[in-house]
Amino acid sequence: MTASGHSPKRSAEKLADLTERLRRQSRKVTGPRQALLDLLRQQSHPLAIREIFAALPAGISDLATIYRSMHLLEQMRMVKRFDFGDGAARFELVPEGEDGHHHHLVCTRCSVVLEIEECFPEHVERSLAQTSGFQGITHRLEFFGLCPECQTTKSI
Amino acid sequence: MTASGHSPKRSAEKLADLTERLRRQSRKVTGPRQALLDLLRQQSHPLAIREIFAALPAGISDLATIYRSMHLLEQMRMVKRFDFGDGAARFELVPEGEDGHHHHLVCTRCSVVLEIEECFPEHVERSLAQTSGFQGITHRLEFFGLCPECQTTKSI
DNA sequence: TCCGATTTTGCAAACGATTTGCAATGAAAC
DNA sequence: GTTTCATTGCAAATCGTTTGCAAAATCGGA
Repeated sequence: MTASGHSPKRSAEKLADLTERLRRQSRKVTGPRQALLDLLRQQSHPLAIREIFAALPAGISDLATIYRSMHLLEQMRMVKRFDFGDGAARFELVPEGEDGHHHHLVCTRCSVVLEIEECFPEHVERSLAQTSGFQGITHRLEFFGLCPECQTTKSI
Repeated sequence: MTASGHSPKRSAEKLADLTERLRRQSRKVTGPRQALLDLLRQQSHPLAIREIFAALPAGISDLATIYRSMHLLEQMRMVKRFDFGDGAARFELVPEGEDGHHHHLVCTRCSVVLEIEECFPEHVERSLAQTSGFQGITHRLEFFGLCPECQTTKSI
């Protein structure tokens, strides 16, 4: 488990490598995309679109462009989508060569995020495949709770 | 694991008991709520709001009312909310006395739902609590894959 | 280095799920 | 029955996300 508050990304990748990945798939390396990748690269926890939009210098990009970029980067497996149940998708950069599969423990009050490396359901997927006949089984799993910090500040 | 397509609910509860539960918490037993509970009781898989709305006899209820009812029933722990990642919340009746905790295996194509009784992450929550200091840890876990039926019909 | 073919962008409008304000209705207690 | 408070229906608002479209930007080749 890794606190991801403001620590360096567990597998930082140089921005050059990222734009190179775009080029490799013959996608254009534009200003908005560079800014987006640069931002994601320095983050260590999943970012919501609105957070990305707010974090980017004013005028650098547009909400629709960010949404479109996230779809593209998701298809290219450069980012992974997470759902913390608040209705907003969150995205995290996937280190090249890895699948970036992991889960989170999210504070239900302050939204601080811990990264959990182990994947418990993984060994279960095979057994599910056997008993259910389903193919290509994947899963979404997130944990929620009250972080130590929030336990001490009991007021709203 | 239990196929929940159209089989009887694993722990069916008489409608009388349900309305009684409402009364116990001094909530009014109104027509729309009776219809809603009645509908949920005969279902064996989570229903989306729009499905509920469509299934109820025309004019019986209104979307806003259903949304409000689901919030109320969720607070009363009479229903549990599930998220299959398609942007629509789904609700399932919780048998009285149980917490209704379980997970699903959802076909990514036809949306058929299998219910999974075992809860793998449960024993992990305690260890997470130890290492993270979080309190009241819960989790959301759903599995996705292609059901046997859909594997044979390869076309879109 | 300029050009044309193709992508990508910004803006605004559209969308689907959900929430809310408010006046009318309904349920339950006196 | 009347009073009181919760509940409903309807319409409008909100939020996250998607889409149409014309303008701007990128890239490979002349």
